[in-house]
Amino acid sequence: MIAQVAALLGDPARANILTALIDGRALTVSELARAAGVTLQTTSGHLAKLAEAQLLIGEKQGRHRYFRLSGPDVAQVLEGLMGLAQRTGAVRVRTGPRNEALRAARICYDHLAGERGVDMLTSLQRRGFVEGDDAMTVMPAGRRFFADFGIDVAALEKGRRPVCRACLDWSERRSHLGGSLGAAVLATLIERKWAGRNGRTLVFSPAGLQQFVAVLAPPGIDRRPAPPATP
Amino acid sequence: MIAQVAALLGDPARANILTALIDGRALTVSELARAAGVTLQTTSGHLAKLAEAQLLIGEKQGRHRYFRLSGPDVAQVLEGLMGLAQRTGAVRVRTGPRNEALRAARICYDHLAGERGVDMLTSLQRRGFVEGDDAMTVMPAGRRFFADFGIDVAALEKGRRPVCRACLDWSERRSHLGGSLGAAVLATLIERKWAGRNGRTLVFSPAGLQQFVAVLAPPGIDRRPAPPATP
DNA sequence: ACGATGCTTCGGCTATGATCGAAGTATGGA
DNA sequence: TCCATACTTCGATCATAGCCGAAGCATCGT
Repeated sequence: MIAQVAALLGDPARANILTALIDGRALTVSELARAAGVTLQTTSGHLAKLAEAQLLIGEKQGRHRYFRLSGPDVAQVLEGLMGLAQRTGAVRVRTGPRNEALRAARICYDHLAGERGVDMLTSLQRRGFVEGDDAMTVMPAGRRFFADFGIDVAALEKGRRPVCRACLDWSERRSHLGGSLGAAVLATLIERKWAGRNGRTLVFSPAGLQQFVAVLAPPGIDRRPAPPATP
Repeated sequence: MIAQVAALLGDPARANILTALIDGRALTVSELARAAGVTLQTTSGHLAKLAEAQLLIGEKQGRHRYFRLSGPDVAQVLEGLMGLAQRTGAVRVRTGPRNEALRAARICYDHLAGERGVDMLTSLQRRGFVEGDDAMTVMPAGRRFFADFGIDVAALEKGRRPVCRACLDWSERRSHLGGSLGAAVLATLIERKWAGRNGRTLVFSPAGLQQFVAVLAPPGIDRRPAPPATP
């Protein structure tokens, strides 16, 4: 029964909780209460329902209780809903620096999304590292490229998770790179301190952005305007 | 605001309406009222809301009013929600011939889903016609194959819609073939009368199933059990 | 042991919205 | 023209569930 699940996502407080968790991190009940804009006890009730429906997984650590999404499929449905919401115009056009940073680079479950994510995938495709417009495969040249970058694609293929998955970007209406390869790229970005996470948004350092653009997303002959520098 | 859209899908009556339309056909208000299990006037109200949110599109034809999904993205979100609902065990395990036929072969917006759909994609991949496990590209051999079958892949590529898209199957938990190529295959199946639509389920004729298996989904060395004959 | 912090449970208030009966509008056919 | 069918609008009813205050449990630090 799909309505049962959808009703869970249909409450504003719960929707806020879920979108706060869409970057794959685990947050405490208090943090989620603040994100949702309701009191602690109300949040507790919501979390119980979401966990019972197995959309979230809760873990106790000391006197905190951490919640995270139960899997990438939940995040994918959430992004799908964002796409529908945007299409209808039911989206709040809240302009401002916060929203702008979010559009520039953010974290979708565990991989890079936003303008930077879309730019990177576009560049990877144009250089023949991955093939397919909407659906994709890593090509031999791509394997070499990622090996140079420090990612072993063959190792990723041993895992159960799809390596290279196109994930529709709700703000850009184009795909960015998901799957275990997308996750590995993001992990590397953070490990090398090219960028740091600030909640759901990803903030590049000036030098890091330069490196990122040079290595992963060099601008090319695409018809789209060249990506503006991050504010 | 994602909650607004999700709340629309969260009402049982509306969820029934949407799942009734998931095969991409247009149905009248009366037909949808029967599918939803509520009265005509209640249905009318629901449809007004769904149309206002642009999840549905309504067309007047004489004294009937036909409604259909506004696009494949709506169907994709619905299938995603079905996947989540199934995972939680919130799914009614209604065994019976009707459900069985649905699992065997059904229509997902405008392409083939269910066991047949998954079998077909598996076979296409094994024969090297499309590449990628979760993400896919049509290979040159695939172009020749589909040309023989009567589908011009190059022509499909002129359209704006993705040609070859992996679509997660809620009943099989594996992907089937979506995109304009998937739609073209289904259209051909029906045109050649290998199968006919009965609501959302797709019913193969005995001869049609034989042709389908021989041409599009020859069984191979996959470890999964061979597909049973359609009841 | 004690208090402070983090979270959960309970009870009652309230608002939202789903539903249907009844009446109204449009289209088609006789 | 008149009726039947298909659908929409209105109004009233009723149930669901979100919300918070208050009180209860659990864990940590001192």
